[in-house]
Amino acid sequence: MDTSSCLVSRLTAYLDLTEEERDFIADLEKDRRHLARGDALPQVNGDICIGVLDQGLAVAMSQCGGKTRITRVFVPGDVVGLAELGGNFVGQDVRMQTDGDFCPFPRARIGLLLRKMPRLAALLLAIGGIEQLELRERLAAASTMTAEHRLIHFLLSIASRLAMPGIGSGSRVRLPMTQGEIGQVIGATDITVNRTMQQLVRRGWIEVDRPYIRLLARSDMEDEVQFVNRYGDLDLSWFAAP
Amino acid sequence: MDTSSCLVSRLTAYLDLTEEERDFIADLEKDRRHLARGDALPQVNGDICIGVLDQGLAVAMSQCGGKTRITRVFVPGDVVGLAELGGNFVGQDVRMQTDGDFCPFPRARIGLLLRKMPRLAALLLAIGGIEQLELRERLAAASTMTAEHRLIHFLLSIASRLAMPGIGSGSRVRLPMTQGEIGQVIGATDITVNRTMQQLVRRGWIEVDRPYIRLLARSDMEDEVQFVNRYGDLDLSWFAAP
DNA sequence: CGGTATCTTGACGGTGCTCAACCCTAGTGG
DNA sequence: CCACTAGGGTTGAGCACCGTCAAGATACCG
Repeated sequence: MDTSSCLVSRLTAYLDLTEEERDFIADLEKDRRHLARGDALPQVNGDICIGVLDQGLAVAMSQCGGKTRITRVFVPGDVVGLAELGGNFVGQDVRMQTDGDFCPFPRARIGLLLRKMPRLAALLLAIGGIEQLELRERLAAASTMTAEHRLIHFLLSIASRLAMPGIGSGSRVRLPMTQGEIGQVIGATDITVNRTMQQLVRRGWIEVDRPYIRLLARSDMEDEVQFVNRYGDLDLSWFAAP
Repeated sequence: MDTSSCLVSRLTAYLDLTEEERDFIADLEKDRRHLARGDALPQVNGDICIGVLDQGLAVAMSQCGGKTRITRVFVPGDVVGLAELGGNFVGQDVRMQTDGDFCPFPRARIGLLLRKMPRLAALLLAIGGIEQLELRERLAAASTMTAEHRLIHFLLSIASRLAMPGIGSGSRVRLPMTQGEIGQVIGATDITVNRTMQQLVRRGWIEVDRPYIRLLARSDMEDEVQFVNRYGDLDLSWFAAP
């Protein structure tokens, strides 16, 4: 599976893809572009920006009362812009957080997928649902939890998502974000992130070796914030065989 | 359109449904159950709970550090359980907030929809995307905004969503929730909700006549929190005709 | 070797949570 | 008709978390 894309390998974890389905995805990723840190994700002829992130990290940002907030972190294998599918408004500002590869495709391709590839459509719908659940959880976290809990939740979440496409095996996570950016994700200032991380280090729960972070007490952390990794296994039993 | 369901009338706002598509939805809503306030939404033979809310309000709750948080408010025409589609874990606890009608259906029906009704599948995917955008916005709001802004945001959001299926025309919104429950949605205590609402009343922005709330200065409120109603119009141009 | 971005540390103040009353309305039963 | 109860709304006092401001330390890059 050397030449295959992150998206293929992620979907394969859930479902044995047929030859035809693999080809379809390969076709989606035909237009591969290497982007540098800070680049905005490109659009294809005026359409909204939709595509597969295949390497690197990207973040979706929105301005909120003068402050920049990061509403989502995309990891390799994520489909960027799915949420904006039905909108004719400008989506949020999505930029590369690190150098990486992005494969944009026209929105109409999703239409084709829905007509020809019902199993892939089911996967898309199911993954979208999981993302929604995760967002709801972050939301519950955001307004009730302390900054410490939100940070723990973020670390667990990003770790489990990065583990999925095979990067960042185990507890060692490459996290190329400044403390300020982490703060923008969890809704805290760089200063609070700093102090909180130091507390976690002192407690022996994490180890920082920029840009790597090692989660030393994963189960303690999971207990603390009641974390569930929903990406673990998808149930597609309701959707019959090819 | 007297006998038609909320779901049909909502979808019709986006797309002219074919006879076949109407029939399919009617079939989804065949098993209609009247539920009382506080009832948990029923499952069908052990499956996860999925169905169409056709009348009344429902709320999804989760426990978060000993406190109950409301992660989502469902209005008539919403499909409950879409997010849990791919999970074999127990979903969140969803209960009726008021008396109302709920039409559960087996998960496999979504599989059928994906195979036979690509246009409906596109709508489902697009609506799911919008819901995700809305969640991201709430998330950005939750951790940065003050309680006042979060409350304003919630009021605008619920008003625009209730306006969609034709209930609660204009600025007068029926909101059968206690201040404590509103607090569980926006992440604040009943006390803070109380004080904040009084501020808004004094400022002349809202009028409270339980269980109704009248939004008197909608545009001021929208400016204040930079609210966008994303449900307004879906762009389905990327998906060709029937 | 400056210059910039990031991390670190301290002090101060505000938003909102907690606790603890009190009020008001509706529903119930005698 | 009235006492009783219960759920929700209203109001006040105190305190904690965390945001802001400010300054210093460290690292990276030309």
